[in-house]
Amino acid sequence: MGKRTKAGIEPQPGQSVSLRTLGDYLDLSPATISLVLNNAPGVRSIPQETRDRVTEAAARFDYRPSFYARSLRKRQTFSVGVLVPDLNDHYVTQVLAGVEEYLIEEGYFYLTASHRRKPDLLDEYSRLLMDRSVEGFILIDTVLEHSWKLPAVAVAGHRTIEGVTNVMLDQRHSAELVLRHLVELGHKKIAFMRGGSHSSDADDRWECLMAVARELKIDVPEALTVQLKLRVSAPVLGFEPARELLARGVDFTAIVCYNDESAIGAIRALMDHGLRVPKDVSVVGFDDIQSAAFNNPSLTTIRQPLNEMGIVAARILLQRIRGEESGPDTVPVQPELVIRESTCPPGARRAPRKS
Amino acid sequence: MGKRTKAGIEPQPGQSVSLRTLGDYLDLSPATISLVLNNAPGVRSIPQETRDRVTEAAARFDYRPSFYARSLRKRQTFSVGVLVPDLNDHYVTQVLAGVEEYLIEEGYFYLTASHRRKPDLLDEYSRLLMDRSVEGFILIDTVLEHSWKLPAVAVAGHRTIEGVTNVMLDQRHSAELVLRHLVELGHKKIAFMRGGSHSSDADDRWECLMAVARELKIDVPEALTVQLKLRVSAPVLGFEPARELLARGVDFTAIVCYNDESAIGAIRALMDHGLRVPKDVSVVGFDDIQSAAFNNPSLTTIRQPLNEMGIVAARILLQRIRGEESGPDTVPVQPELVIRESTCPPGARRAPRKS
DNA sequence: TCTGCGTGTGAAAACGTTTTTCTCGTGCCA
DNA sequence: TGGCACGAGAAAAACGTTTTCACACGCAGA
Repeated sequence: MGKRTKAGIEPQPGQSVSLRTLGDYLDLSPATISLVLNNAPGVRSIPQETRDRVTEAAARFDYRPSFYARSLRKRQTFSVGVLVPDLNDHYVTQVLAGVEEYLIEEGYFYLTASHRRKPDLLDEYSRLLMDRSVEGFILIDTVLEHSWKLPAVAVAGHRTIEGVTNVMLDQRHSAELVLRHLVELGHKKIAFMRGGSHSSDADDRWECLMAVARELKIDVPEALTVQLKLRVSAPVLGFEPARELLARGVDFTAIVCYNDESAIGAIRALMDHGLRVPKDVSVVGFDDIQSAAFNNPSLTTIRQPLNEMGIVAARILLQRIRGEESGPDTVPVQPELVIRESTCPPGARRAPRKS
Repeated sequence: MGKRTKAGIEPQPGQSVSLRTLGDYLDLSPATISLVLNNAPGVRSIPQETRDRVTEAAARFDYRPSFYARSLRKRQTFSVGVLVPDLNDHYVTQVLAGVEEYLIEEGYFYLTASHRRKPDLLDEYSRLLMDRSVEGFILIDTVLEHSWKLPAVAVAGHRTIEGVTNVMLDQRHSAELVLRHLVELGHKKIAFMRGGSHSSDADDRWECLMAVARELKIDVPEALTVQLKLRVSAPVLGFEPARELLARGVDFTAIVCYNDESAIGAIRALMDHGLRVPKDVSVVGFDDIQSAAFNNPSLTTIRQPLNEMGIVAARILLQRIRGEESGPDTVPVQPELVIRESTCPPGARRAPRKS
């Protein structure tokens, strides 16, 4: 009955089914089938019966459009690139989990690359990802040098870069929460651990802490500050700096660490030195990573809503990709002070083992 | 001088440069350019001078081939799918880091999805990834129900599935290392924590531990075994089970935990109960996650070479994708006993606070 | 009867590659 | 002089979509 000779040919089980094979079977053109399956405008003029035949056949042969062919034609890939310093990092993976959650919901996937905080790797990977036509970038805890050709959203990027939206903790508020807590407990001699400049929000956090310290009339002598040097994400990060601090022999009753990892390392160093935490020294961290609650002692810390930050970053990125209005350049998220065992009022101290 | 009218047209700065625009500029066909740029066989017949013109122009206009067009034509995507239970998991991310390292080196990228140990999500995501034409799968700590249409490699999959290569710890050897260590220290009453059946190597590990216990004549009464229930990756995992064990009031001087996360939780429970670790109870874990070394006390554990396992998995997957011989169905990796603070000879015990 | 319009569909172009086949000289040899 | 190999490159087909345009048909209104 059909006009075409090959009407009714069933797609072979072996071959993948395309619009063409489907068309041969249904005696329709690929165009018509595409129209129906995508519910494109213009499908109105196709009678319901034909539509049913099409959808039924598509289901029967489990038709799956070729993503690559579609991307080529539509010039959209529904993929974004995610650049992270390292995957073995609680901070990164918690944000990443949020990013993933939102992206998959919206039909996007992401390609990940770890640049290990090396600018040349960052450049290289961002090029590789652009070659794969990602539509935008999410940068987690990554220091940016220059602006980006594609839409980009940074989570905890410390610098304002043209065209890069920044989702970051309200550092000022965090500093207030931490220092007020220590002051209320009665601490006067507070040591500080400053993050390495390769970490993206280290400087900003530092400035806010110092500003709030001034306001609260907390004295911060040079001898009570120490800077992180390692580029790793592990407790060692804070271990050595804490030892350095202890070696100076200057008294302190509390220490504000750069993050939870370094706080755990610092506690380790304090205990090795014969000091009790929190009895002799109170310790606070930042981030509230998972092991913060189960460290011994459990950590008082500033919680960053990391999962939510990932979701927010992904949402803003998709908005920018779609050309919608995406709001301001910096999106602050609010910290929360989580009080656990590692802080208490300053108590009796034993003398450090060595000066 | 050219035969074609449009010879010498420079690609506009705005538009993306393709083989066509390049061809218009050079007065050559796209085919020729493709030949030269890919060094395809058949390029021999093209004079060096032309080749130079082509490569020079490609460099000058920063020509970047469209990955999607190429994939469509070559039917290769240089992408693999990675399915994981959860990104907030040391085990997963360490393996993933190894996977990434090898893949990027080989020109591949990967798409990640977290199935949260739900079989329906696993199914859905694997379909989504196949729709994106991944060439194969890597499954980390994931329980498989059925075989796969594409090449797949599991890291720590506990079951042998047709066509899925399994990279896993030599559980038998691990069990020997752990139990010999405890026996040599003098422990007789050893408690055991068994992993939940949703975790991929739980059953296998359990059987090996029991087998070796029999060989070493270690008695394992029912009352000294407890099973994990939660599906999370956090110390809580081991906290409740340890409390359950303590509540039974049966004596033990050591406990073999399912992994490091649960060991950290168990230590917490033991300490809450007034017991000292390792003085009263020695604790061993599995995995050697990053916080194992910096826990207090630091953990004696079985190290899995997670990063290497990721690399091995990625290598085998690419071999299988390329159709090369990929070796046996199960690839064992050797464990290493890492002795730290959480184990010591059994000492004086205090009575538990409650029976 | 002519014009116009809605309906249902197909044809074709386009996305940017890769790869195979074709063409068109030209010089060489029998 | 015919044939052949070869050099240099063009042309075309293909990958699987999406989208625009064209066409044929029937019917209604002027």
